[in-house]
Amino acid sequence: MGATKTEHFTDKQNAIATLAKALGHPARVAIIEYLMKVDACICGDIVNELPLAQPTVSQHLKELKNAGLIKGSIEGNAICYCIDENALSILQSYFATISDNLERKKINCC
Amino acid sequence: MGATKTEHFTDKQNAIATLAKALGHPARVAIIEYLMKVDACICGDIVNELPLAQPTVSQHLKELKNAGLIKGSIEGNAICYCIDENALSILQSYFATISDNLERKKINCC
DNA sequence: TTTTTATATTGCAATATTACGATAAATAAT
DNA sequence: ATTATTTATCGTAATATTGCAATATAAAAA
Repeated sequence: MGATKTEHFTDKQNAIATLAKALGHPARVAIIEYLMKVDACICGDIVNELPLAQPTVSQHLKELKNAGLIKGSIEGNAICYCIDENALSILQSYFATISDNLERKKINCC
Repeated sequence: MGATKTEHFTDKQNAIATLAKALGHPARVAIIEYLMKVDACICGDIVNELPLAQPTVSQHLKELKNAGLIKGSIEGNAICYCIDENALSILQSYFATISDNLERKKINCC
């Protein structure tokens, strides 16, 4: 098969899975971290920062964009990418909630 | 190809990507949420909770275990699974750090 | 001991992902 | 107008993932 059975899961579960999947590759984690580091929207540069060919980087950027993790706007003949804060705040609050619950329960039976 | 070039990225980036990838499927998100909900280690039940065949669920559990998100211990003829708090706390603090940085910067140029 | 219960493994088909060379498209610079 | 620069898309090969039926394994129950 290879196709995910999304229809059986909740919208929230699918949304989290989509965001997580987009970060499920080190190059895409590196892109997010680079966008954080440079402290600004980046027009270009990303290809030079990564050990991957330009079409590959372009593809990774597209996936991050499709997942909603980054935004891109055309700026002359370059494209300006930056992090979508909303998506990251969804992930932040999701994992904060889980960690809080685990902290409160302290099951620890395994 | 299809194989990820992990060797060019930092250990941290690969670690985050591995955890994120493991959560990049709604069934695996659902498993984590179920383990949270039942408030205990679960021996069995997981297969009945998911709309997937037993071998498929077993495979998803294996991937969560390989990524370090859950632990499993043999309990008679059943297996007792529970969340590995450490892995979730890594994700929690990673996204908290990113969100904090974004909050502080407020770039918002795209 | 045979049967049941719970989980894992194997094998396979369908599809998705990763990576890149070649090329296109679109604006900027000369 | 031509050339350079920047990014996207196409095509394709290699590999990975998803899902399940069939089967194996191993302990519990009968």
